[in-house]
Amino acid sequence: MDNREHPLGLDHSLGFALGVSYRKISALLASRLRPIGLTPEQWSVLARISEKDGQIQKEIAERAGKDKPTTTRILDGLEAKGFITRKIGPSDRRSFEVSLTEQGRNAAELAAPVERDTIREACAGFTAEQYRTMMKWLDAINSNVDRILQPETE
Amino acid sequence: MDNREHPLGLDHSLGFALGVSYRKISALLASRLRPIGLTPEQWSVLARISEKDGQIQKEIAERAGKDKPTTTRILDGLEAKGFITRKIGPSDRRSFEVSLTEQGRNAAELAAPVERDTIREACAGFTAEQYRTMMKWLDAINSNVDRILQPETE
DNA sequence: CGCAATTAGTTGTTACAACAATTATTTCAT
DNA sequence: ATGAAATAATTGTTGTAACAACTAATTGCG
Repeated sequence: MDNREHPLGLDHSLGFALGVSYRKISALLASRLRPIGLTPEQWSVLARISEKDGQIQKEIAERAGKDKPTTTRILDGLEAKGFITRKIGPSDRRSFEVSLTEQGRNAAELAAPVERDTIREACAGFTAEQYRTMMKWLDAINSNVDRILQPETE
Repeated sequence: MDNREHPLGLDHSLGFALGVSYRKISALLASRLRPIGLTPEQWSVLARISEKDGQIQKEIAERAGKDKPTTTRILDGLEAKGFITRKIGPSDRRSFEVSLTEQGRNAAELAAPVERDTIREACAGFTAEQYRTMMKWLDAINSNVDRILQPETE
């Protein structure tokens, strides 16, 4: 991006703005998912599990955009509520295969439209095209950051 | 936004994508601010304080996009590190006026370019125009969510 | 004036997130 | 086949966030 364009108080910081929007949407979603017994982050993990049964935690973590410790603790919560079960991996005893319970499947079916509607309302006034562009830009940011972190860590 | 356009696995959830991007940028920023002794959120508050001396906590909270309890605790951290001082409000003894210490000013001067550069790198490939559009859209989302929450809470 | 409602800030609780360190298992290179 | 390196998951610690409940000071209405 060109340099001298945004003078930069934090009013102009995308990182900051991203955080504010994320927190606002999360708070709204949290209030609506509470009756189902899910937090937004538990839902984001549960949704991944419901897409494919028997994934191991590492896979779930990657697909949910969370690190392994965070995933472990979210799964602990989901297991405590009876939404998932863990089964020792048959081919690799270090891993756990995660499955939905009947209750978990019910919760996921209730939660999906709640999230969909909430996002729609939050994006009122956006065209579908703008929505897609936004998603594409967020992806580009993710790739940029991944690329920066990669060589730094090596 | 039009309804039937994004089939919606979580791959298509803006809320989710926002969270992933926010966390990635935060993590990168955290690693670079650590030598200065600041976390990203501490920096977001310190930046607001450095914009105007003597604000009370309520003002700072609003401008930083955080609630009062969170602001209290971030200020606790900044005070413990010697970056700010709190002084009882002369006209209202319930409030505290917050000021930077010399150390706090130094930290802010170090942190500002670190954040600016980090955001620039994260937005590599964006035109200034696209950057502004993105900010505008995030603002629109914030307004939408605020509008939804307002009547619900009343 | 006087007391109820409001406001500024704090504290408690629960839930996430990042990082580091640890355990248990598996893989690989000799 | 064996010991070092890698891998899956967990635990510990610190920091952030939302919500509710609380204290203390201030405002404003009757």
